[in-house]
Amino acid sequence: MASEFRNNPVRVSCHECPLRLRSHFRPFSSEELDFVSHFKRGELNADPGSTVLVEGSHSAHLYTVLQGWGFRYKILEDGRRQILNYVVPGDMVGLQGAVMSEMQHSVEALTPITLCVFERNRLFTLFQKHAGLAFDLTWLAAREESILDEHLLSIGRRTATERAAYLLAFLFERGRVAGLLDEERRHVPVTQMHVADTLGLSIVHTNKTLKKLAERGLIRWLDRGCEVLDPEGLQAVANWSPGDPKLRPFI
Amino acid sequence: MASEFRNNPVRVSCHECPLRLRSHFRPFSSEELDFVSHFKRGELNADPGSTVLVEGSHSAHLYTVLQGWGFRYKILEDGRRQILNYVVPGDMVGLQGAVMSEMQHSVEALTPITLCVFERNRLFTLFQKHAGLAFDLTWLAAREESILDEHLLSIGRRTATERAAYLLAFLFERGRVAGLLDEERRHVPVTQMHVADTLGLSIVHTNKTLKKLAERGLIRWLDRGCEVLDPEGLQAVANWSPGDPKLRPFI
DNA sequence: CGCAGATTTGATTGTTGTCAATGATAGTGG
DNA sequence: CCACTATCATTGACAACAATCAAATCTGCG
Repeated sequence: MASEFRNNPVRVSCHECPLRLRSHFRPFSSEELDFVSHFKRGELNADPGSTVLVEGSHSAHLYTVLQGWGFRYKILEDGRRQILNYVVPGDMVGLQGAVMSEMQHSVEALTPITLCVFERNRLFTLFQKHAGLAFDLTWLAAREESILDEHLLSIGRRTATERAAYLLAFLFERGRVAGLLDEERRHVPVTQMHVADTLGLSIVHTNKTLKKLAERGLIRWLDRGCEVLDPEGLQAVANWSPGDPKLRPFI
Repeated sequence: MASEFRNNPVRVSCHECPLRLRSHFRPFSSEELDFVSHFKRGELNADPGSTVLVEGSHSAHLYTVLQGWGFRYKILEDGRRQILNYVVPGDMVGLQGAVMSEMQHSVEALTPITLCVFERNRLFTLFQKHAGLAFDLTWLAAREESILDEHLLSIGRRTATERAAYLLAFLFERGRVAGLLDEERRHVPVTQMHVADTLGLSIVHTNKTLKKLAERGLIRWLDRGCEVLDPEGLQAVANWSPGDPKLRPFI
């Protein structure tokens, strides 16, 4: 459950970042990579279940996910929890805290996760010196907004079955693009409690809803997660389709 | 229902923009105002009920709200509608369409509304020449994200009564800060249909829920809108409070 | 006046939550 | 290796909440 901060002198430079080779990221100039390398402060490793960022905190850092799954959430005083969105490699975390005063949500690791740690107070330099990277930040924020819009539509107006189908299709697609899924074992690492807290349903009703999807051959529920058997089928049930995968930035 | 585009030669320059005088906006430098004046293409006026921006469109423009109320929404194929958020003076609209390929949601006027129209293809110049304004754009996007997070928490995990109280407290606060509310007539210009489509409830159940709030003396329902009698009471019911009003940017 | 949109109300149906209990599995310490 | 525990998944019975159906009122407006 511990999390480890490595201000790692032998860490891989951003120039050799293995993630950057993936085809869906836009290529960076050498100057941009120099800056990002300098901007980077270290890496943070966290185990499943551990909290990476806490609501209300005034973090001096900003993060990019390098490896693994995580999720953002908020809780009410009496413990009711709402999962807001999931994070995968390439996603930025903590921009809210960096731009505004404090974090309005928490972040927890779903699998072992690695984050790049950036210096919050050098963010303005990024805006001054690298308009392209600044634009990328805005791009990422706009995309997060459009995902949240879809989640709102889902929770507000889709039925329980549609919601569940949407969520699993969505997670499958995110995992697929981020390269987190084996081709044979298309395993999305969430428990039914995570699904329930994302969809705004009770755990019992979530279980019954997922069972229906499994009976229709769309998914199979595994130990601590879900194997997606028929992504297109899920999309059809939810009446949702992922946008065409554009080239995306990765800071 | 018509909307009117004025490429108005006699329009007020951004230097004399009456909105900018309001105390919650950060002061702009003269260079910034020069740029924004140049960036601005004209003004758009729309009547209540008219659609300002359509989901799926590929707009060449970007907007800032100058006057009035509006809202963003998405609809499913069978007509189910989800209102995502409301816009008030100072809010930016259409950034998604500008940064990504096309609009993922629509925008409709709630009252007579006036928007500043900006040139989308000059957005990158803004990033290159005015880091401060670029930072402001990111700030606005991050703030929108944090509002959507709270909406998600609300729809997903609050009860119908809490949701309604949250929404009205939220709208009251936004209207108050934006200077849209008279001190005597604290009138939020939404119908119960808007409330229902924001909260993810049916119109009938919304009506019954609002009636309870009215019976508790928290609100009074008027012709086409809601008078907020006790904002703190609503906040207490919802277990929500607005963050301290920071100085915000306005482009 | 007559119309359209908005609000209100009661009756009924259906979905979802809560309660309670049972398995299943993995990890822990003896 | 085996009880012991904790977490996760599953199931049935029942209660609560919210949707749907249907109808009536009310309002502003042409």
